[in-house]
Amino acid sequence: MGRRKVAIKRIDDTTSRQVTFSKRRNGLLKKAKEISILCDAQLGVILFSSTGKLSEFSSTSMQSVIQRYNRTKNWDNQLLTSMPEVKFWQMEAEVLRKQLESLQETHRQVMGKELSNMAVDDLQKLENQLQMSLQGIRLKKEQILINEIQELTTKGSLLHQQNIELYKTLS
Amino acid sequence: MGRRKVAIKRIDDTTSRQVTFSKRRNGLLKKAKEISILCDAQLGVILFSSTGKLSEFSSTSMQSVIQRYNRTKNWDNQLLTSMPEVKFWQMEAEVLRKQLESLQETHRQVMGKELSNMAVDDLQKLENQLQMSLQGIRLKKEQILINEIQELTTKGSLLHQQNIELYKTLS
DNA sequence: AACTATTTATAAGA
DNA sequence: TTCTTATAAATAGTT
Repeated sequence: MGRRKVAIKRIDDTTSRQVTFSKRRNGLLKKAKEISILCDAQLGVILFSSTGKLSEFSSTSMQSVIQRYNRTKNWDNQLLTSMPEVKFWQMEAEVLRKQLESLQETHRQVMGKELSNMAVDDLQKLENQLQMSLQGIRLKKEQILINEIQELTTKGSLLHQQNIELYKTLS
Repeated sequence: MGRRKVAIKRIDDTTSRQVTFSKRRNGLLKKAKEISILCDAQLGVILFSSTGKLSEFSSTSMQSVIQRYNRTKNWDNQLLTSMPEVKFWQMEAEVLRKQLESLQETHRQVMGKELSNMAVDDLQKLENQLQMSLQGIRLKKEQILINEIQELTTKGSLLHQQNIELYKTLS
């Protein structure tokens, strides 16, 4: 769609990346607007550039799109709304952790072949730091889940006790 | 972009509208994916057809895109972010994100030097495989705890309901 | 679902 | 950023 065909992979050069972003953002938002009008569709597009700038388009209000999305996904039910923020950050940390582990593994592969003249020690230090943080997160996360279970168990037996008392009162 | 130019207004004929929707949806989601890869952008697209069917694309998890959107719009809840657990996870996620960026940068440098010797695609495949298996293991573990919570929550509300009924019977 | 004639998007260059 | 233009890609109407 231009002077030459481009492979779909990250553009390394920062300037080119930003120029391409700017052009394609316009194209994407235009197409989003078109499909919403042509096809009477409700949609929302949220777009952050690599520099963090937000662009958006939505046929109705973005909040209504998001709400419909959550309703469709059944993601505003008991468990998640009990502590949505905690769950969110847990998910966020989980995603980050996976990315890190994947990257770490690749690094090990690359380093294993000893084809690089980079400072292996520095990478090792970084990996170790990451490992520490990850361990902390895992423990904390598990603790939160376990606490939640404990709390629910306590509440459950309280309710059960109340039930028993009520039955007694009835008979 | 077709046999003839079309005006951007609602397509009255239902069949045509649905066919066009289907075609343009594919195009839009493809372009969304491309800009996220090419330009290292975080984005989410939520799309409901006029018949109510949901299509979506997101570079990271849709929830994280929505959360970032809400944060950018200053729509985050002060109360919620002041919760200690939430603060903890936010901090951890922040630290991890920075470290991840740092490692990614290093990774890019390493890969840049290794391009001549290693097949990037093979590494990518390896990354994907690893990510998959890690995901499987960790999710299973977590699922056990979450199931337990779900079960307790269900039991709890059952008991609560019973209590309410019993109270009614008493009065 | 495929097929193409056209329109549209966009990569590179200015 | 903006414009120009050659070319790639998307897609409207058709089979």
